[in-house]
Amino acid sequence: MTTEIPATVRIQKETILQGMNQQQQEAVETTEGPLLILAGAGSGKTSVMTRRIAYLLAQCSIQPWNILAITFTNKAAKEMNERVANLVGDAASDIWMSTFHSMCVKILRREAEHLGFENNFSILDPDDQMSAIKQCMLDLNYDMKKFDPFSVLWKISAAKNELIGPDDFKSRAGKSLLDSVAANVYREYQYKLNSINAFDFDDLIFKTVQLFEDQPDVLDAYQEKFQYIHVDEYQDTNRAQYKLVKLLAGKYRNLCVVGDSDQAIYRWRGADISNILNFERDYPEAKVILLEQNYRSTNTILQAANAVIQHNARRKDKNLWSAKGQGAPISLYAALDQTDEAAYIIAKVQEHVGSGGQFRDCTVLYRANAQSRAIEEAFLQAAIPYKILGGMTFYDRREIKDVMAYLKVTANPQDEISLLRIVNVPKRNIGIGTIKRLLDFAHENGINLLEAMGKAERADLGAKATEAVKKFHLLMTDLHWLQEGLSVTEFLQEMLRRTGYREMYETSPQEEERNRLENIDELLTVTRAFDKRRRGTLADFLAETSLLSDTDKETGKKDNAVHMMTMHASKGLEFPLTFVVGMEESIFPHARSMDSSEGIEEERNLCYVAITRAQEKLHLSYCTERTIFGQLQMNEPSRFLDELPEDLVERSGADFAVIPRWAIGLRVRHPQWGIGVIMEMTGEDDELELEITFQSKHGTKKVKPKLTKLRVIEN
DNA sequence: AGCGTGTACTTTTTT
DNA sequence: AGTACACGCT
Repeated sequence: MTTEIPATVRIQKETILQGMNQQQQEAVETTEGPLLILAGAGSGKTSVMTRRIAYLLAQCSIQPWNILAITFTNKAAKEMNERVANLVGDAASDIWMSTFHSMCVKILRREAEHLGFENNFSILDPDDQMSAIKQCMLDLNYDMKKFDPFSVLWKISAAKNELIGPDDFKSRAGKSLLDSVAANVYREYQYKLNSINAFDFDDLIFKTVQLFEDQPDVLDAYQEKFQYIHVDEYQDTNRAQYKLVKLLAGKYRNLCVVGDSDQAIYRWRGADISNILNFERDYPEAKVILLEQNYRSTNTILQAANAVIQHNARRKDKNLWSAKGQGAPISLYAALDQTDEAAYIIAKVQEHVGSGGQFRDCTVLYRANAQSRAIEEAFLQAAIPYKILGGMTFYDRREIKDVMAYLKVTANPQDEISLLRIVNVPKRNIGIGTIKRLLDFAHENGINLLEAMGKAERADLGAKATEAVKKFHLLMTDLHWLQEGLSVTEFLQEMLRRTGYREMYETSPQEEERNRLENIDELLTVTRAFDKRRRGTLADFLAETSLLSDTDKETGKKDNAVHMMTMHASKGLEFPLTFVVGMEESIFPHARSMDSSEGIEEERNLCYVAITRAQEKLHLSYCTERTIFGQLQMNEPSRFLDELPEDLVERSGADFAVIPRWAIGLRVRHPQWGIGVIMEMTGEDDELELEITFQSKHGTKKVKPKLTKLRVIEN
């Protein structure tokens, strides 16, 4: 990589603007002052962003290091960087392009000491956070059966996204008992994070904002650095991110935000749609550009998307259109159950592949990760290659987490959470009793756990325990010194050997255990790639991997497989053949968002996102019967299906227009009470009432078939 | 201390 | 249905 000052980039204006429509060109050429780009799905916003950056460099003589571009995922950042590099070459490497979180890590690494942290700080993943919360609740003597640690963590995270610190939280909360518990845990939790030199995801943003607010000179330096700021997916920014952007852009006010209120799907994570809706109020001099031409989908798909989203009230109106023609109708399949739904997908995928298509053209989208299982099983049976994004991923595997914990402790010896994870893996005869005593000892002496282990002989342990602890401490100290001269890969190899971690699996009698080695080898591939790319420190490697999102984690190789992911994970992506499954009330929209109109509107946004992923063909499906947690459920078809224009849709599958002929002695299935037999019939038509004797505990009940979804059981 | 069995519960979506 | 956790046994 060259370190020379890059030669001024010179590209013809025509080259940059080539092939762009009127609005896109305007967005590229509006370089000064605040700019709001309302970009409908598939309207080429990435292209606008990349060319705008190229334009700044090539036509306005802006230096690359004065440009900041924030994206939603690391993958998007990488892609954008490549596309800018294609236009302007080497200069692209000096532009900061990253997610909010990665950007904050970069800033915090430089400025850590201003906040009383060391720059080798750890980043807690959700698992680590949960352990930390539990430890805090234990320390504070809270009954975790009474106060759910998950809810407590949730509240703390929400507070951080709103820039509410422990003190504010305490004074604001207080209504419910859980709130006051959360307030105390919050304080304790922050204290713990401080003492182990760690940030959680939310802290990365929160603390950066605090840094800028408390240290005007630091803020000023970054304001000077980032004179031209771009923020993608602005509708999904939360209060903390909003504030961060506001601070950074406060001086030069060259802020370009891109977003689409219809694609706001992260309210539950603190995202506030007002950020985009009020942009013109925050920046009165702002220019607004609307991108409505879609380059992705057929008009059938866009008309469906437009029709659905019309039902939302809180939005900026726009209407997507495309030059692609009408295209194929949308297929809507009424499946009997999840197996039938999967069979439908398989049939359509095979049809597609049979006529010359590829598996990789097909993608299945669902509301919740748990829905993937039924489809996965069916794919396995039918020998359809598939790939699941998200859910349980590589980095969630136990062996990977263990190995990462070793790396974390090496990088940051104060990281007690990771230390506790691996202290007895592999077995070192250091049990819970010993750990407890060491923790007390550390606490009494104001030292961290690892230091306490170094002084184990003073901690009043048994002779055997002392020896085991000292031996472990020596191992970890050796590793700590070892890291200096080695690349991440070399260190990892050595670590696996010295700790006996590899050996533990190699010698395991269980095949399943030995298979875990493959995952560890896979991790070595990841470190090799990292070393080759940038030869950073252990802490850099850890930060990079922990900030990856599910879509980021997809391996570069173009697997020819059907992709499966949540609708959330699909944002920003596009697929020729798209299946959206589980279109049922309480699945989608999800039961937990059905009690508020905001909740429903956000679900509808999600529906809009899902529909607009499809390029050529969209298949929707729902199940009339579904088994959840081993319980049979019957859900009405999703309300979003009613919002689709009927002439765009081709229906197939089970026909429920036919009303079953009820009769005494007929066996039926009820959504809650299961299987029963009709004993008695009274009334007629809508007033018809059946007396049904159910199996076991439910006994005999009166049911109106008009109001309940009863199904006849064959044979 | 470690293993095995029994019981309860499922936390939408994620950086 | 599957899993995580708790308790009790060796």
